[in-house]
Amino acid sequence: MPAKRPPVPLSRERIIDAALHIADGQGLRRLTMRRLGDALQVEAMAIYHHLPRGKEALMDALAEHVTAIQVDPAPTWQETARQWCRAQREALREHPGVLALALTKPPKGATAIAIMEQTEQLTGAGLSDAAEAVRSLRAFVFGSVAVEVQQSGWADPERDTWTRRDARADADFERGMDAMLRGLGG
Amino acid sequence: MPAKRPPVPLSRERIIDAALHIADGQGLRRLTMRRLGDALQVEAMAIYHHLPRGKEALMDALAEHVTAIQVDPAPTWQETARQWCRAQREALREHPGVLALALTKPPKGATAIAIMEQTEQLTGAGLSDAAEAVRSLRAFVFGSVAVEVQQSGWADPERDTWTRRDARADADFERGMDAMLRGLGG
DNA sequence: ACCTGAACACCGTTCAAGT
DNA sequence: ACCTGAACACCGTTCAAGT
Repeated sequence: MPAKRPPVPLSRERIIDAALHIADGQGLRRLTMRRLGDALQVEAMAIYHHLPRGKEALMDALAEHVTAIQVDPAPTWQETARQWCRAQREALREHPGVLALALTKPPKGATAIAIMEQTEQLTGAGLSDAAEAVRSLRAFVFGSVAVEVQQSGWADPERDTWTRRDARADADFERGMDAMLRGLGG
Repeated sequence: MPAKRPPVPLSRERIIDAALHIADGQGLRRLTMRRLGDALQVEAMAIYHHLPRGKEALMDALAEHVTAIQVDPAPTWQETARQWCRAQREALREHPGVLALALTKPPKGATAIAIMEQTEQLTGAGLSDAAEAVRSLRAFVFGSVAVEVQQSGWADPERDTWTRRDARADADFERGMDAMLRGLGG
């Protein structure tokens, strides 16, 4: 018969994964330290050992998780930008529960670093005002995902199907992205 | 000597104004029913008489307040769209404390009505796919304001001044808006 | 009709204590 | 080093009661 396994030790990563699961499944308002402790089979107070600033640190970490996006440089700055936009959109769509944090928390830590790296990437690829381009790309992706997710929670008068709305969002995104890249070409 | 004036009666409007003041001044997390009651010189429980669904209803009302934007129709659909974008941006910038709600709550009530009216306005002005245009305009404004407000809370390595960042945001917005309107022209 | 007081279940966080 | 238990101040909400 199986011996009682020693419990997997708590870690920052496990905490964040569990928190994302709760936020995405039940909403950010139901993500509490106590519920998070339950999900991890631990008393809530144990979390403070790994996230000393408590819930504030947790919220920051969740925002960073969906927002510190890096991609490999592609042959052209346009293609690099495209890859980044798609990756950032995917990350946000996968975790709608923390979208509010991702869109409003000021960039810190890994996110701030990712932004700087992306700016250098685009500058290196020959784009003149890369800082402005990064701001525009971020605004485009954030806005697109915001209205897409908003709409998915809407009592739709036209009763769109799930797959149809999904396909339309994809097409809108690709088209908007290409238009924006043309605009940035300057 | 002045007689003790009878207290101004509570109302939905006064509650929302006070709530916006707290959220903008101290952040959404510090907006509690009890603090809101204090600001209104009333016990927290009195609020439930005017907002029966309690805090949930309050949050909905705050999102609606900055998001149910209507403008008068202008000679061209482009000019109508421009007016709407500017008005929506102003409303969001004035109340950064509820931006997270505005960007993530699904449109309901007055907001849903405003969206429908705007769609009809643009359709009436000759735009073929007005529903898609409205989605694009909303995405553009939401994204722009999100990164602008995010940046204003950032420890900026280049130490931009307040007025300079403001001017740049205005210019970015106008330029992006015009590019988008050209793109929607079909 | 409008507001209060007391009560309840829940929350974030601290700190001393356990192993 | 890592986790627990008890405690504290605060929170949202209900309900009976006051005027």
